[in-house]
Amino acid sequence: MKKKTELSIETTEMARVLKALGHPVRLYIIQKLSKMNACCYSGDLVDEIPVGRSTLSQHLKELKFAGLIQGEVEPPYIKYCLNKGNWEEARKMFNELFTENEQL
Amino acid sequence: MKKKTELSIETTEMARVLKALGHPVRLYIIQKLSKMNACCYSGDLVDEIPVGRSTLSQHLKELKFAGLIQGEVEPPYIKYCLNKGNWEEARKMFNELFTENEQL
DNA sequence: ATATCATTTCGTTATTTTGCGAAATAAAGA
DNA sequence: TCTTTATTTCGCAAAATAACGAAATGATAT
Repeated sequence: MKKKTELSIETTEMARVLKALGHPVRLYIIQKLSKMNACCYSGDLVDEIPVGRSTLSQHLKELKFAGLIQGEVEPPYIKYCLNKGNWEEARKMFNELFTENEQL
Repeated sequence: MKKKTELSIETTEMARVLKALGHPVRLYIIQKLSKMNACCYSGDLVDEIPVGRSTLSQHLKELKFAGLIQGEVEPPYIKYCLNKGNWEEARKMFNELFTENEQL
């Protein structure tokens, strides 16, 4: 078959999530939020991660855009937490990726 | 603490794998190999994926570099299969990422 | 030796990503 | 009002990525 199908929305969407996770700084943040089941502040992170404030802010923005985290304004801080719903979605996608089955 | 620790090797390495998966074409290939528990040829893929031969070749190279697949020369073809060992490693890493626990 | 076949490498171009510091914002305190 | 504090946005430069077609490779068949 010489179909040249478009790649499915599901694959494209999952790749987007994987891409968002595919940077050490962003993965570190997600690991922290996931493992500790906690939230954190940009100011905490900047002391732990070897990157400047504005750069960190960019990464947070990307994670937010990918739907993996959400920010709650708590002046003068912003509290970042996992987006639980989307995180659960991601977990399911990953599970499926690692589960063999006959159809595609 | 104003430590600015280096990010761990584990996090950096896992980010590398995620990054390799974070492109629709590469993810499609891995999905196919994983779900069908099969191998495939570049020539098959080029008919299914909307991308040129040389571009596809580049993506295969990246997946190989990331350790996710391996190519077996079968002239005039090259048979690409999942690198089972590393794939299992990845599965474990992902599982851990989605598992809450207190320490970091 | 030459032609064919699947695939890769090369050279190039366009786009995206990463990172930084300076300036902007937004809220609260003096 | 003028600071201070936490964070983001802006503007920029450097590096990485993605994509392509043309040329190269390596193996086989004529």
